[in-house]
Amino acid sequence: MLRVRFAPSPTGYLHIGSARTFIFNWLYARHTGGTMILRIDDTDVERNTQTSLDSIFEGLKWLDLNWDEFYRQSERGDLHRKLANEILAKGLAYRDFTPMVAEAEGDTTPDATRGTWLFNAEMRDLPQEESDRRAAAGEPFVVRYRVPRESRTDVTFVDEVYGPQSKATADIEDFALLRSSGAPTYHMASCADDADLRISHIIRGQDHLTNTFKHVLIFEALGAEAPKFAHLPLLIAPDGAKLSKRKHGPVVSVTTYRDAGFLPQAFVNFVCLLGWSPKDDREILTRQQLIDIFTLEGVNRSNATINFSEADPFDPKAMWVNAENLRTMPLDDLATVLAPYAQAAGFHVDAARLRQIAPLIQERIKLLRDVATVADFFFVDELPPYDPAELIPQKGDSAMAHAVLERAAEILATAEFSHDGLDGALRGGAESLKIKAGQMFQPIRVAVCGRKNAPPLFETLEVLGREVCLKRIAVAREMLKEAA
RNA sequence: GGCGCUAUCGUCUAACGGUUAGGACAGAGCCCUCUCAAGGCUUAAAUACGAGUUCGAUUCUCGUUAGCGCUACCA
Repeated sequence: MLRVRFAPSPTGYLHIGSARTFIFNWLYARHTGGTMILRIDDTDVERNTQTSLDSIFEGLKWLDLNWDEFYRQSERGDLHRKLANEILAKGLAYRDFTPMVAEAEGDTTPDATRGTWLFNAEMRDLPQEESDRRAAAGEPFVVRYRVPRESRTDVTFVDEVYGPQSKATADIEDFALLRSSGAPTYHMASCADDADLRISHIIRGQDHLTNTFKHVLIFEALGAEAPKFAHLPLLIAPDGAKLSKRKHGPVVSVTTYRDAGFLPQAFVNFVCLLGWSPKDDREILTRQQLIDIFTLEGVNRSNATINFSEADPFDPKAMWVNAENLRTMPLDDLATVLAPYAQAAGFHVDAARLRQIAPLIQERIKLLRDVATVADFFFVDELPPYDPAELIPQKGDSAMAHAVLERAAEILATAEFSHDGLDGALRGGAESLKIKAGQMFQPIRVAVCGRKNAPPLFETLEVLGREVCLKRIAVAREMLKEAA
């Protein structure tokens, strides 16, 4: 039975890299009919926050990603300690009584001068009796794995993505299993749980690739068969650094994408294209298609840069994927999903009206929040101020603008407010004024929308309605007069 | 510093030794058009460097360089 897990530590908000890790696990589980497990790795009590936990749930909920089993590491400490002590009892680990080094924030030893630390010989070779005696006396200690450097030369495993991996035992330090507080370290807790939960595939970020040698050692000590490992290339920022909440800010947070108006499906789609390829040239894929074609073979090995900047917080390709999804969306759905964003923009939201507007902006927005800037004139009572010069058509003058608006007011007072009715009437108006249709339309568009760039005119007028159109044209005529 | 991983257009990627090195986004141009979009067409743009293996290397091997990761009683 295939079992995979996503095991975030709640120390910051859910960021895009974590989300991708969840998604790949989830896709793999759903593809194979396996079990998806969410496990909160909250062994670091100091850094865990409820806010962070909420952010993880919030993000996953938005993405509509579910799981079949749920665990919290902090509730499984007994198991971790028990298994760690078994390893100790087997003699595969030992107590290290070296006092904790006071590690002040600023004065960590420079990496270059630290050298390679493997173990403290006195502690590794401490006689059993003395170790027991000091422990019994209450002296604090950490439990360290006794990396076997004499009995074997290297640790190996086969990564499903990176292939055969090998590391010399001489390069692996005696890492800790239990802290002096008795709390398990990440390595211990993670492996104990993976073994206990019978995880069959560990799919996680490549930053764990070298940790895996340690984990293989722990599984061995546990007498458990190691799961299969698949490491994912990292998502990095344009500056080349690993994506970090601290350094890159909210642009890497999943909720930022939600708030900007990405569709969950588009987000998933985009993120899947980072570090994985379907191998044909398809880019826009539905969730079901992703489930159907996702394989670990499709995962590649080099880090992927997410192309964002302060000015442009979202990768242009992500924007495109979102826009594509928006454009193919049923209009009823689009109207529904637009509502909260219109509301957030301060518009009075009416479902029926949104449904009318939806087709006019569908192929003009990249993000749902664009409704605020693209469709504002449908909602406001009074247009924000604009330059009356905008009312003057191409190759025309102020007089032409006057004439157009005057004629438009006449026409719109009686015209049938349908696409075809307005089309005929307004084109007729242009003809009677002996000007081009475009010259006729622009002043009207500006008068009614407050700007030159807007959705097609007839549909726009239709949605706005006669009364509003006439009122705005009257205002525009006043502005023109004043400007002159 | 040690160890590990990686290296194809600006970005995401395709090409399991033989291709004019393909696609997509972003860019440029043209077309369509009532503006803006959308759409169509065209265009520019890459195998990090150096050896080796081979009839033939993007592809295999080695080295160099660069980037990233790990090197905590963080995860």
